[in-house]
Amino acid sequence: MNTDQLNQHEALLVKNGLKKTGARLRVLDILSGSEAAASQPDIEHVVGKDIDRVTLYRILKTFEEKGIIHRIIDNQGTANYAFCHNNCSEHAHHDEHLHFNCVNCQKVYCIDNAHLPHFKLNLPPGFSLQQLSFVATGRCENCSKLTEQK
Amino acid sequence: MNTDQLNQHEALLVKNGLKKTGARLRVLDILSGSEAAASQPDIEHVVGKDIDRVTLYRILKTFEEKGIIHRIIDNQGTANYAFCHNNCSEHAHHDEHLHFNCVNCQKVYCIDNAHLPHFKLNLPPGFSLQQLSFVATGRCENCSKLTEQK
DNA sequence: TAAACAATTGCAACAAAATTGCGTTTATAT
DNA sequence: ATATAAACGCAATTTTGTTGCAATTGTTTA
Ligand SMILES: [Mn+2]
Ligand SMILES: [Mn+2]
Ligand SMILES: [Zn+2]
Ligand SMILES: [Zn+2]
Repeated sequence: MNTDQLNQHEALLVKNGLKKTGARLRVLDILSGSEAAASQPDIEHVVGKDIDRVTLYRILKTFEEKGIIHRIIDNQGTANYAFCHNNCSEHAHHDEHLHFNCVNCQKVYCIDNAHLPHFKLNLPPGFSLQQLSFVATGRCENCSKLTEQK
Repeated sequence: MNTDQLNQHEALLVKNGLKKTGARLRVLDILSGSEAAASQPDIEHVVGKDIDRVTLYRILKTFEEKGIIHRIIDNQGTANYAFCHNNCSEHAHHDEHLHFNCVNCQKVYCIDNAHLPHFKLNLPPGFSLQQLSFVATGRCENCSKLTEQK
């Protein structure tokens, strides 16, 4: 609904050589509007019949390949999607921040300022490291509140 | 096929109050025989029609609940299973080791002796931590060899 | 050793998640 | 305005996982 944001999203599509379509802008809008990563089922539920299931899958895949969003698999194996903050591109993702997966609501939060340590991993011979990811589990802010109230 | 191992597996079932059945022993045998974690599709493929799909799911679920095996979701969202080494039980899992997910063959390796650092995570207010897991991605030993040869 | 009984399994049906092929529509460049 | 590749919608299929129920089986006990 926000015009500034709409222009921003349109620019994002153009920058990545993607056509400006209603479906794509809709997905970008949904992702913008949620504090946590959006799960595939959630997105699908929100858009309803406005966007065909297959189209949605293709949009998410394209966005991921272009480095616009990144996919986070939660503890149940469900795909969640969030905007990339860093300089991710078609060639490589650089989303090396903490992901927090709530055990209660299952939401996945991207946490940028939990400063993660740098250290040497002691891998077995022959194993070469490309990326190390950190996944925290616990209760998110909302769900912690709910527990207190009981 | 190994008699020692068979007895060991039977004892494991008895210890956990589970009946000794062919299907369960078969699953334990498969898990024993693979250096990496076994994916659900792999196991299903290996057992073929010997074990009904539903039975397999139930066996894996039971084993996980009893603390016999733990589930690792890989980067594609596929469930992988491996024996628990530590003192996991019906009540809690303690599989806090590194998981290595190969980008080429997708296999998941449990790596016990990659000493992971202890440190304080800086979580946003209201977020409470239960567990932190480390997932490395890269090429496993086998797949590294394959690349060299080309 | 035979009966008893709960645990385990197999089958059928269903649901959700994801993919493929193909014909049609549409955004954009010329 | 037109051409064209990109994007989309629809149908069909595959994979993954679940539920209910009846039949079977492992173990306990008499
Ligand atoms: Mn993230
Ligand atoms: Mn493990
Ligand atoms: Zn939560
Ligand atoms: Zn590999």
